[in-house]
Amino acid sequence: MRVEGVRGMRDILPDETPLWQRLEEEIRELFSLYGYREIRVPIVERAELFSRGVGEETEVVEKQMYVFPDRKGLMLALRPEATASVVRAYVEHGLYAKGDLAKFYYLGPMFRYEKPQLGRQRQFHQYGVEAIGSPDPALDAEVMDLAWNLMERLKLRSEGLFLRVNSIGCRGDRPAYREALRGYLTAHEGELCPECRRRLETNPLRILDCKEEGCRALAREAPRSVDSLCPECRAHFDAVQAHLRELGLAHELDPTLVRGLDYYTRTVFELCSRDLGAQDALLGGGRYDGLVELLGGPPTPAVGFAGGMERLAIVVSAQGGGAPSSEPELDVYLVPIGDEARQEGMKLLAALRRRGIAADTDYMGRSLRKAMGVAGRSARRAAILGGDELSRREIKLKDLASGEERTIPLAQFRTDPIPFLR
RNA sequence: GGGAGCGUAGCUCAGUUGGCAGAGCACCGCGCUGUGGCCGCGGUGGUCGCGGGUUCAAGUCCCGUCGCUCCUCCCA
Repeated sequence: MRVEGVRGMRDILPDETPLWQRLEEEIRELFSLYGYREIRVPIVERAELFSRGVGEETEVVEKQMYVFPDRKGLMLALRPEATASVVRAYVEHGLYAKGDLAKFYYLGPMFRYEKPQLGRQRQFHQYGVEAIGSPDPALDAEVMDLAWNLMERLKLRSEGLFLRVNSIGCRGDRPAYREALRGYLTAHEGELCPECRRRLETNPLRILDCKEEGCRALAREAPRSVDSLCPECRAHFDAVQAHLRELGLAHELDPTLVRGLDYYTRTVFELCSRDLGAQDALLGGGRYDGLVELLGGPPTPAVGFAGGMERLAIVVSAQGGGAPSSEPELDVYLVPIGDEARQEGMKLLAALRRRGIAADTDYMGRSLRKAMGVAGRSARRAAILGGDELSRREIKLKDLASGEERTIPLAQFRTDPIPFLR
């Protein structure tokens, strides 16, 4: 009976993991350079963390979240994103008590029940940062600089990338904007889909990114959030843009940019690639000045972003950055001839590995000829150990690139192999 | 959520009007019994995604289903 994998859950096979490891390394290194420290939060949380934090009315919570009861009936969820968890941890451990800006980064799997396609799986992986504790517009700009810097570090062509920025205002601006929007949309209520007619009461902002054609047409003509910012939010947004210009970060203002998660306030942004298909967002983020308080902490402003690993991997390999290296990964491939040599060889292998030498041998009963073939593909050197060598307590080392061979004392190779491998 | 295309060997793919299941690569063997890459010859490998139906006969036609891909949408 053959059991298949679950739809939307992909295996990342060894041919692909070197690319992932490289991306993860670059991400960790760069985030450290900006003062972020890694936080690891659980994959499973109480479902209410997301319905409250991310928003009951969001598509992510409403339609895409994996929710299930545990054995005692507690409603749990596989995390669809990490910001709510990081903020939960921040509040739960009283990290605000340090009175300092807290900078976290994370890396890990997220889960959303969606229709899978290129760059969109049901289990996917995100990297992201959260800077919690400061309202400074310079911090918004720093976070965007970090995002852009990551792309530079991965040598992505800047022509293929673009940064979209918008401000959706603060909670104080929301009522005025919501009413402006509701007023406009109510006047055109007949053109809305049934779902959106309901949203008109509960959350008219969501109508802006409804997928129904009629709603989209209305959304294009609707009042814009940037036009109803309070003086403070206006000033904040102006300052963010000034900092972006100062940093030389090319960006475009997009008044229709609305993030899909309810916790965002003020600055929102997306870094997109022209090399992806319909899913062109490489990463997205913004401010969430109300979330800490919403989840039971003191009023605390914050900003961050999250990016998709799968999409990053697609774009990097599309630009040749993921070329699978055909470089041999082993230092030595042992080719023993005969049972006695094989026994001796196993001791040698164990010793080499304890000296930090990457070494392997054949376990498939291959002929000498075949074993040499495997050696040629996988290692820089073959170590041939047969009766002749064994009787003289020697071993033959063959450089598989040049074909050059030399015979050396076995004991010496075992205790100090490195000089022979240069 | 809506729409389209595609599922044949480990991989990439042929398969005509319904008539014996194919190629290249990979793998194994031999040429070459202690030396890889090149070459030649031979071989292993298939629930034709799965389940029904039509038919003397289905990889091929029909229905369903699962999966992948793309568009739309959503977002990372």
